[in-house]
Amino acid sequence: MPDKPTLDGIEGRWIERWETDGVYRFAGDRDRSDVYSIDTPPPTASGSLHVGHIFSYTHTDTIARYQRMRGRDVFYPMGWDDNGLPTERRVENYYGVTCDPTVPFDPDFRPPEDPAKKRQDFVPISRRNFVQLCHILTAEDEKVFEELFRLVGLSVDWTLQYTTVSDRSQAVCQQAFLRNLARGEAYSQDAPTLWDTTYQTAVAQAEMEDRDRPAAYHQVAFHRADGGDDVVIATTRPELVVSCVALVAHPDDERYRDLFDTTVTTPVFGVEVPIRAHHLAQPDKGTGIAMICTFGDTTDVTWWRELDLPTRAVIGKDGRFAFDPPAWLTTDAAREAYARFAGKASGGAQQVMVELLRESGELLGEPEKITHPVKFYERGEKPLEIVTTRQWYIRNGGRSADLRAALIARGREFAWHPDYMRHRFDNWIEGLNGDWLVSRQRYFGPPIPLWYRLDDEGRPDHDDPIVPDEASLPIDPQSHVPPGYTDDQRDRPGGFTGDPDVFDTWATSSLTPLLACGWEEDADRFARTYPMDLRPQAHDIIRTWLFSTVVRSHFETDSPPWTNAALSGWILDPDRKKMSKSKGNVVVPIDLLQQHGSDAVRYWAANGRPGTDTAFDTGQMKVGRRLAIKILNASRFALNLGAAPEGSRPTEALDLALLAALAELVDEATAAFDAYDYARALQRTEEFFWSFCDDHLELVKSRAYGEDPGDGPAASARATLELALSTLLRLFAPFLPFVTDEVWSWWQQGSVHRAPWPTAADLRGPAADGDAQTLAVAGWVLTEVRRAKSDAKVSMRAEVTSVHVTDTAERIAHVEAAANDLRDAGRIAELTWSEGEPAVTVVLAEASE
RNA sequence: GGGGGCGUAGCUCAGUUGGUCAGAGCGUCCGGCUUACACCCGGAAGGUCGUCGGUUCGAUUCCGGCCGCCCCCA
Repeated sequence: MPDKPTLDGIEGRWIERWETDGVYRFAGDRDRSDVYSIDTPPPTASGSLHVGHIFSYTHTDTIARYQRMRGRDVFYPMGWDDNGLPTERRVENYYGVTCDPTVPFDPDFRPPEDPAKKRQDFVPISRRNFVQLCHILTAEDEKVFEELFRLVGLSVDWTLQYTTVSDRSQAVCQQAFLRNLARGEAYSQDAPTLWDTTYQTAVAQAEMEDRDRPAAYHQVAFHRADGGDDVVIATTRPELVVSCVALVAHPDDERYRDLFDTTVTTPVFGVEVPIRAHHLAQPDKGTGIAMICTFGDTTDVTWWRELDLPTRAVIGKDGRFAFDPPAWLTTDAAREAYARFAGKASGGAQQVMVELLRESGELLGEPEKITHPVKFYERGEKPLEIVTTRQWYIRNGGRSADLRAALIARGREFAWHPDYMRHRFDNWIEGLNGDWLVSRQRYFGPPIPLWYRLDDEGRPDHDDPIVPDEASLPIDPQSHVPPGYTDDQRDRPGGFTGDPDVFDTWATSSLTPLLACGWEEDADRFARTYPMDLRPQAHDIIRTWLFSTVVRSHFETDSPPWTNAALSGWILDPDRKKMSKSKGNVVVPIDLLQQHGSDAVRYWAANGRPGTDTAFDTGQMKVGRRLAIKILNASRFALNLGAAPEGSRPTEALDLALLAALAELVDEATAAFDAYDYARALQRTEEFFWSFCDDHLELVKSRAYGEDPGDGPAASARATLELALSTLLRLFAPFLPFVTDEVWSWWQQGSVHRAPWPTAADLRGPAADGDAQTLAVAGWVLTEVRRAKSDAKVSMRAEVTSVHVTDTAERIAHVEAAANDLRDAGRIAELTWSEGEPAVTVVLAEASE
């Protein structure tokens, strides 16, 4: 035991020791019921870890440590989510390159020494070279992440790391997909799709978000065939008039009822379109009648589908209007008008279209400026367009009420912490409007493992793809040749072509329980770990990660993926804003950990209750640090009083009272942990510990100093302190792993993190007939004595001539039981008591200089 | 528009089945070098528990309206 204990350097020491001793190693030889398995969120490997990671991963770690101490074999892997667009972006910007699949592979490729800053200056490189760079950079990033998480003290079994882009992950991703395909749960379809024109890829509903953007209502006149008054619509996208396939109003809207099923001609282009009725038309929006274009937004898609309208798409994958005039423009005037904005993106096309409308007099009044929600890809910078493309989908209930109901039912088969987060899951499922689009026109991800036969004219047969053997996975259809073909038949009529797309990140992430538990790879491990016990994650990805994981497990294992889901909140800055890089208010975790110490930062994190947003508060970290130091000092003090002689037992009333109170604390902390309320367990333990130091330790220290042969008051004090300290350290261990193991090592064998979680029974035996009230009443008297000294502005060492306590008979009995300790702690010469109203009368001795 | 969460001392929050529940920590103020800890110890001040009603013998705690903040979805 050191003379002057300190927290300095404590992290490095214990991180190394834990690793050497394999304290957190998963044994893997226990039955499922003795295992606690955790579906750790694999952090996105691109970019950096932030305070929010420290926060939420600490929550999980406290639970992992608790379960380990409860005797479970804890399966606590760490994954890194390194596939997908975020990594591509980071690689592009880091090396100044872009992926161009048409560029041939360069085996000697070296990234530019001085990477270009601007995107247009980036060097185009082959897909294979690009993917290599992705692997190199993510490997570096993952090393840094691991160091940080180790420093935080996560009790992860680092031998269980996985990455989402490894061969194993790709194989699992492809295998699960092929099984979906075989069972009819996956299909491809040529259909209108949300499309990000910047990234040139389709995106899923779950990745879409609304952002408010300025726009303007343009009043545009359509002309009735019968020569009646023009029909005026209000649109924010007049450039889409060329794509107009119908007008639509609400069936109950009397203004337009007579026009239903008549036709009008479009302005500028003179194309004849019908007027239709549909309940999604909003009478109070604009003029109450809208144009349906293919496609302006998702409502257009609904109308197009439900009203069985033709397709007149003009915007391409690059977000620009097609160069060639569309076939449905039959007059020269129409084609000339179109030519004026052909090849332009929407913004430029809109300007031209407005000019055209003004020239023709079909724009009524001035555009009215508004702000309205526009759909964006969550990582995108430009509004999504809707483009018709062939994509792969996995059924998720978006087109099946039965499947929706089944998935909602799955959500009731596991516990949510907090429970109300379940609503977001239900709401999301109920609001789905299509199946899950999993194909992406990107490069760094598991390829879609399919080939298509080409007919004699080189057209692919998408309806009957060629599938690989499961044993051959993972495969890349761009380089691997399907069974029964040779490579020279690739992309030749009568031959085959490989699917060019990759899976979305979530298609792999949704499989983390299967991946981590060894699905189809290690049946033994799978049986011991799946379904997992806990999915910890942030609440903002319920609709993506949580939901998609439930979908995949539903299909693959006909079970929920876990028995518990714990949702963590946000970290808010002092202005109650979410901390994020874009707001420039992030704090670098490594600095925090070094400045305050890991235990202190963990203390702050562990005070954040499940699901609750928490303010970033260095003040709480300072409190945590003080607590850790207090544990050091109080432990050293208590242990330095001397070991209790062999066989000595707690006998004094105050000691028994402490143990009785401690038993209650253990019950409370255990119940809190079992309910995933680690924060309560911490708060109760901390509260107890502080009063243990301030009152109990003060009350017994004189007695404990004393000498006795082995069965007297001093031995009672020492035996009690040892038991109390051992218990408190174990209760603190999940939160403050460093300082508790440090202190534990002073006088115990092994790591506190492998010590058994305390039980009330362990304490109630020694506590015998002890009554926690004795300690409470003694504490009250002590406080009153201290108050008197404070009021008199004298030292706590000041002598007290006499104290007289009046209270109920029952409480007086407690005073009597603790009288000797009270006299010593308060320096009270004469302590007396009698029944009466609760009061403590203190007579201080004359001040002696 | 639909769903959800939250409004308790200056700040961050706890209040588990409605009756010592009006609390903790931080901050503030006043004291104290008390041989475990000055990275400490002791004490004090501070709130009509957002607001208006209802249920009840009694509500911060249950119900409803309103106000305000936040999140998810449309």
